[in-house]
Order: sequence, then C-alpha cells, then structure tokens
Amino acid sequence: MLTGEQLKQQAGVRTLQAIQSEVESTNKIALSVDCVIFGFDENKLKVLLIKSDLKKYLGKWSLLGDLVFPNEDLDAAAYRILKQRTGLSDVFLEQVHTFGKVSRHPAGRVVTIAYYSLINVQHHKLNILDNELHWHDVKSINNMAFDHQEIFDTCLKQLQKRVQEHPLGFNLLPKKFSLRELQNLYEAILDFKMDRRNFRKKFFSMDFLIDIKEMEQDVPHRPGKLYKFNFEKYEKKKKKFIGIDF
Amino acid sequence: MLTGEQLKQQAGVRTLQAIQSEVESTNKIALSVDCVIFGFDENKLKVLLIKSDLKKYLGKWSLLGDLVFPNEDLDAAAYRILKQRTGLSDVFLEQVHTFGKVSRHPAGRVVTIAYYSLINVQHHKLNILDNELHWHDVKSINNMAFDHQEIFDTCLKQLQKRVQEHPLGFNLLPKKFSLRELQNLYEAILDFKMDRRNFRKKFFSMDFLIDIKEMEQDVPHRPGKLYKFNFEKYEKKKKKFIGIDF
DNA sequence: GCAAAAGTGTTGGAAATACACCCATGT
DNA sequence: ACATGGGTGTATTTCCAACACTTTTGC
Repeated sequence: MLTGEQLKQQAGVRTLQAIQSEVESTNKIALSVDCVIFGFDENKLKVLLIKSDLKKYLGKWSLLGDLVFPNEDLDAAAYRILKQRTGLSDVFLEQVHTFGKVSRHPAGRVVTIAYYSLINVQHHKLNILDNELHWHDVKSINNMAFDHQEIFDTCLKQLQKRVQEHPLGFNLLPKKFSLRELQNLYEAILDFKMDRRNFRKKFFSMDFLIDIKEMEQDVPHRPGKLYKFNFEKYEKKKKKFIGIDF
Repeated sequence: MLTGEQLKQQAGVRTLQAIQSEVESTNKIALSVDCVIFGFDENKLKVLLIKSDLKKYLGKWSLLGDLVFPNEDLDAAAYRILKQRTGLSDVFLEQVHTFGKVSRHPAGRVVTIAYYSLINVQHHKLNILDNELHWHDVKSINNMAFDHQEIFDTCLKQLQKRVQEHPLGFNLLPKKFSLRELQNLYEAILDFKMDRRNFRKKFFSMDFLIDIKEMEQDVPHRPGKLYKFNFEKYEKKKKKFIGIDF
C-alpha cells in the first residue's frame, strides 16, 4: 500500500516545479506519427507504403511516418508527412490510436500516433518521387515491418466503420463521380457486394447528391450521370440518435 | 522543394543509428495519460475528478493523470492511475484520443493520451482516500483545468457512441441489476428518456440477459427481477454489417 | 445487333414506435 | 386503500432486402 504522500507524489498532486523538472528530465519518450494513406484506384482500395531499410525488417513494407518535432502539433506532423510524400495539402486526416508498447521499436522507446488519410489518387499520381514508395492493394497486405501490421489493421477497421457513419469516402473519389464509382468504392472498402438498386435508393433518399447534369465520358457502354456530394447540406443536419444495437 | 536526400532525411528513410541518435537526443517529449473515470450513482452519470493545485488553475477540477514511465506500456500507466485512485483492478478501460497541442500544458511540452474507464461505484465507495477527489455529475462539468474540458467532452461523446454499439454499460452496474436500473443507466448516459416497454422488448429480443431468479430487495414497490449480462454468448456472435447511415 | 452497364418499382418481412392496462409489493 | 413502479401486447409505420426488365451507348 502506498502512503498518502507517495500517492500524492505519484499521482500528479505535485508542484508545477516538480512537474517541470520531471518533464525536463527523466520521463521523456520519443514520439512519432505514422500515416496509413488510403487511395482508390482501379476499383481497389490501396495503401501507400515504403520499403523499410532497417536490417531487421529488410524488404518489408512500412507505413509513412516520422518523429514529431518538439515544437510541432501532432496533426501538423501528420500533415507534414502527407505533404512530403504525396505533395498534397488539404487532405482528409484522422487520428486513430496511439501505440506505445515498450519494445515496439528497435531504436528505443518510441510511441507512435496512428492516423489514416484519404486521398484522391488522380491528383496524386504525378507526385511519387521516391521509387521505394508504392501503392498496395489492401487485400494483399501482410507481414509488415515493426508493429505496422497491427496499426494498419486498426486503421482499416476504423475506416470501414467510419465510412458507414460519415461521408468520408468522397475524399477518395474525384469531385465528380458516378453512382457506380461510389458503389465500387463502398464495396472495396467494406469488402462485399451490394445490391445496385438498393444502393442507389439509399443515396438518393439521403438527398445529399447533386446532379451536375454531366455524363461520364469515354466509357464503352451507356454513360452514367455524374454527381457531387453536398457537404454543406450534410453539415447542417444535426446527427440523430442511432439506437442501441449490438 | 526538397531534394531527394532531404526528403529521405526528413521522412524516415534513415539508418537505425540515425534514428537511435534522434530518439536518444532531441526529439523527446513528455508523455502522460489522463483518465476520465465514469461511475453511475443515484441514477446519474458521474466522473471522478481532482482539484488542481497549480496556481494557474487554482480551484479548477482536473482529470486523473500522470506521466508515463519510460519503461511502461501506455495501458499499464492508465491502469496504474486507476488502481491508485480507486483501488480497483480489472476495470473497463479504453483509449480514446491523444492530445498534443504544443502549449497545452504549463510545465512544457506534454502530450497526453486520454482514456475513459467505467467502474462500479458500489465496489469503489470505500476507497476514496484523498479528500481532493470527488464524484461530479457529468451534466455540471464545465471550465476544467488545462485542456481537460476538451478531453472530457471527447471521452463523454465516445462513451455515448460506444454504449450504443457494445455492451459496455454493464461495467457501470452491479453484476445483478434490474431492467429499470439498466434503462436509467442508458438514459443517464445518452441524456434522454426512452419508452419503458420498447426498451425491455429490445433487450429481451437480443437475448443476452440471464434471468437469475432473484428479485430486488428493500424497494418500496413491487420488486423487479434481477438479471446478469451473458458476455460469453455475446462474444460468440460475430459482429454484423450495420449499414450505411449518415 | 451485341455487349455492358444505366436506370427504374414493387413487394414482403422485420424492426421501431406509439400507446394503456393490470399486477405485486410496501406503507 | 393507495402509491409506486413491474410487467405485458398490439396496431402502425418505417426501413430494409430481394428481385428483373427496359434503355442507352460504344463497338
């Protein structure tokens, strides 16, 4: 059992000076950010990975990440990585989970904050400079470096969940898209086929798709209408209670 | 524009030695864990807070937290805090989000990982040793120390969401509970009234409640049946697809 | 004219909602 | 007897799932 004083000592009832001295001395840990960058291409969900060059993980793929600078916000670090690797700003980014097992990194204690990001591959295509960087089909991902497999799995699950609750998916598509593309996207993310008629009914009944009076071009079949997502209208609607369901 | 070499340098394509030296030298940040500890008492959702003793936040309430030890897993740090403050082990704990604004803490750069925890107040009642520690009705929480208001709000929203999707709520109740207590719990967490008959129908149709053939004692009205939640049966059921809905 | 995907409605079942009365217990 | 909450059933509506044919375009 702890004495009251020890309890106070250990539990944060310290003077600012005491905390400051701890912060400045012993209890420091390296912090990194890792980004699971998703793209959608050829009707498949892809993820951008880089080859690890550490001997321990030679030839394995790893997520894009970097240490967080001491004077840098966490989100800013994630955006920095995205900018460096894809050339894109203003991309969708969401923090998912922080991974901090003591020995997760061979270089010492590194706690990493995982984000996932959704980008439009069309915009990005010309910006891959580094030939160690590749898009991978999410279905073929296994055996990554470090604990990146776990991080990736967690982020993919998060994406699958979120895409059903919020209109995130549109970040993976061009501004103008057909309903077929939208359905292909959902099928790729969730990994199962849906009924085409019910899918359309669902989205039309939400009433967030704007018919922009344009058609697909250069398709070898009847062209479909193109739509934009009405984010403003969506934002105005306050989120409803979903209901207990487990 | 960055050169290829700079890009490599900045983006993690470094030797292990280079990373090690960074990890060991400059890019270190203090890490803490903050716990939003929820309880349920007198039909109200409560949260356990401590009075801040920093001059800057004098008299304001703050979450229970502490720095993470360099050789300690993140979850272990959170459990340590819970054990110290409530005397309880084996409590429900879930990581929610990591907060890392550069100047969020007056003592320097401290990134904090927020958890929420659900405890059974009955078990805990005798273990509050520290008189700076108090249960607060969540509805009356405002103006906390540091950025703890934001952390608290985030965790409460997370709880509200999760409790609708998973059987977490039972962690706040005694092992044996009546349906009335269960409904009161949901109403307290979600902050609205539900129809009693439909609530019962819902839970009975899930078929996870075990009738333990006991009745409430010492109630000034007709006693209700007591139930336990069948976690094993729940675990066996694989999670279904929910459906697109936003 | 043929291949390929676009576009379109109906129906049946399941689940959610709204709603009112009798029952068991303590005082 | 009465006050309090326990326990139950039904009708209505809403939402979801299943399902097939005609149309438009490119080749």
